[in-house]
Amino acid sequence: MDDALDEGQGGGGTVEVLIPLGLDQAYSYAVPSGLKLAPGDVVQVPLGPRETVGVVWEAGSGRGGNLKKVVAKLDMPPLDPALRKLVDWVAWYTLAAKGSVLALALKRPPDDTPERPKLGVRLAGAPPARMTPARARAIAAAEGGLLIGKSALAEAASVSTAVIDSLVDAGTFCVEPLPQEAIAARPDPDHAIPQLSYDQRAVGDALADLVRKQSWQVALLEGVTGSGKTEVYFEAVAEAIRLGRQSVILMPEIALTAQFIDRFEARFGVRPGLWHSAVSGRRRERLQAAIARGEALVVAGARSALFLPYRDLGLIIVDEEHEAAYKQEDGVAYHARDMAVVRSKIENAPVVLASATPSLETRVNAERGRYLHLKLPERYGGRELPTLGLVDLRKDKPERGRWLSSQLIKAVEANLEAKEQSLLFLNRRGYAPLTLCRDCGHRFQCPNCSAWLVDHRFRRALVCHHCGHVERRPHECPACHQPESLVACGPGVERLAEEVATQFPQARSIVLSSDFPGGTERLKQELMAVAEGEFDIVIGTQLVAKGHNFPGMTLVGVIDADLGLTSGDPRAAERTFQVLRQVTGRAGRGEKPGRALLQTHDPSHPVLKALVSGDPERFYAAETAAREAAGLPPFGRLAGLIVSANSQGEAETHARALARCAEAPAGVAVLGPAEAPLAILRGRHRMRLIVRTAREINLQDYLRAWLKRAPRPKGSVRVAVDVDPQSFL
DNA sequence: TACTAATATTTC
DNA sequence: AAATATTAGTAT
Repeated sequence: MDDALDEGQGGGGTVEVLIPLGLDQAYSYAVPSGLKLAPGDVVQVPLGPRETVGVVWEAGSGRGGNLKKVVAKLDMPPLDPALRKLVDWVAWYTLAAKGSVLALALKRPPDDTPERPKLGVRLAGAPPARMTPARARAIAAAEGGLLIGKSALAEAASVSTAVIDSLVDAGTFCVEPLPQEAIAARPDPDHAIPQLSYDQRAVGDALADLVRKQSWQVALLEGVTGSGKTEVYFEAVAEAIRLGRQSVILMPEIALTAQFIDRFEARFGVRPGLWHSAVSGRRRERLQAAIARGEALVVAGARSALFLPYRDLGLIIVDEEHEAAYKQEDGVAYHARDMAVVRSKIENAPVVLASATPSLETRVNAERGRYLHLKLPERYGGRELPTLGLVDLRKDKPERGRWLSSQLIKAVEANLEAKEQSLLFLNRRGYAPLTLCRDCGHRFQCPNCSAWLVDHRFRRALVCHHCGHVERRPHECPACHQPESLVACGPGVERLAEEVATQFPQARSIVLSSDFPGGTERLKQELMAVAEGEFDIVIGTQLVAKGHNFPGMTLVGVIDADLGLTSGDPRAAERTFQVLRQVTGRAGRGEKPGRALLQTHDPSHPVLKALVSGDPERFYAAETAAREAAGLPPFGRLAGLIVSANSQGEAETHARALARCAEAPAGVAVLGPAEAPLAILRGRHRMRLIVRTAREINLQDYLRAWLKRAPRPKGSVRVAVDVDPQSFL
């Protein structure tokens, strides 16, 4: 494939060079004689008064006088055609400048500062003259004479690195350079053949088949929590390894945990190549190079791993495909799951979207037969899904200032009796979501964003969960100065903990909330302690919904299942459904079967009914019906488009958006930033559906910001978001 | 009117 | 992204 652009002998002519900046067009440069350039080559070019890197995007027309010259061709692997095509496509789809998208794929050229060898220590000499407990631990930990990293040894012996240093000085340890660790060793597809159930085997085989076919196919792998999705898609990865082709496993950044890596290592014998924001400079470069050479066979990474220069990509996995973390909102706004589908199409490889609670758009695509729908209905090991029940709070009403219904209390008591764990889920941090004055009715509001301030009693502060604003909780009302007149309204986890303590004084309970001091480290400890059965009752926010396995948990109580169903967020129902499905799925993952009780004021709500039925298809059907009833177009259709522009540069985005409008079947308005939401709110433009293609920003925030500058129009505004690149493939 | 700080524009 | 041009906002 040598399509060098030179005519005649050695160079001359022109090339179009794309520069990784916010430029939508490639610039023409003259090629100095003697230089051979082909599309994909990375070059150094002059730009204004300085020089930058760029990529030869295509052959130049040869015309155009007085062009600046390419300075040099850099010694880097060229961007292969597939990646260039992806950059073009993503730029087109997201309305971003081509150069900005190129910047995602083009990590800086290798700087040639030599890699500093990491130093390790080894047990070498006699014990030191003066022995201390800390020194003894360090020596014991280094037993066996193996070379070990300094900080790793300090960690293992739970001493500080100063102790190690002193032992080096004493001659007990010697220092040697650590051998460079393999960045991506070859995984062994048959390292540990997993025991799979009949269903798992069937689905695993189907996925492996897709990999063997080496053609484009999107597969939705839907499996309830605990059904062994990971083990199943590992079978597809194994098949790709056997074929010598590369796989990438995309996951939300937070999901790239030690737990996942351990499971991978247990299955394949080595760790996957890891790509996420915490992987630093040198390692990144080495991994990138290994990927470009095709040596790194499996990469597990966050969304940016999608733009790596794979040499022969044979499989893409998108784990937890419904996760909002796949959306990049700043810079180039893209959804990694959608772009994964695009890349797989370009690479002509299968892509597997795995989730226990697939997003609506993915479900729609599966329903329409565009995606292969593979289901893992059962839990691994024949465990049963928890039984779900609704508690009608209108009939079983807790007393004033209490939030636990008698039914839920009874269930928790029975669990305490049986020495089984219970989880009380309330997706509200803090003590109370609203504080008001009993005398004058003053409500505490955030000065920046008009949201109510949340009472955090442990921190003795009022906090805005929207923007992070914090203020002290006063003792008297700031409006009427009446002392001791402030009352908390509604429950947060802290307040629920209070109730639990009075209701079940003998129980060992713990609150798990992301805003507690101590950070991830403490949280990890606490989750572990819960898993080991050190607590009877866990009170938790959103964070307990994900990932962790509590074998002793047999009851999940949802304090307020209606929470989130009423907000104006177009994805509210979907998100609530997903969170409730996940959190109720925490029950019964051990030996004993589990159950979940959901407290609600509206037991006939379609989302809750679908949830209790245990059939996710019913939720999808309900949403589709609701959409239809609201007069909204079906999913998967580009119905309208709003683009904002705040500068001349963004006006080009306008132009691109206008071109796109020709493809939209329904009404479209392209307006400046100030007018856009207002025009809709005032109803000048009759748009029932707002689509911001691939830029699914938080529309609520967006609208709220503009509403601050304008009077609220009468009548409600219906907003829906619809993002689906499938319409364009 | 001169200077500075904040914003917008340009870069083959 | 970085250099440069433009404009808005102040101090003199």
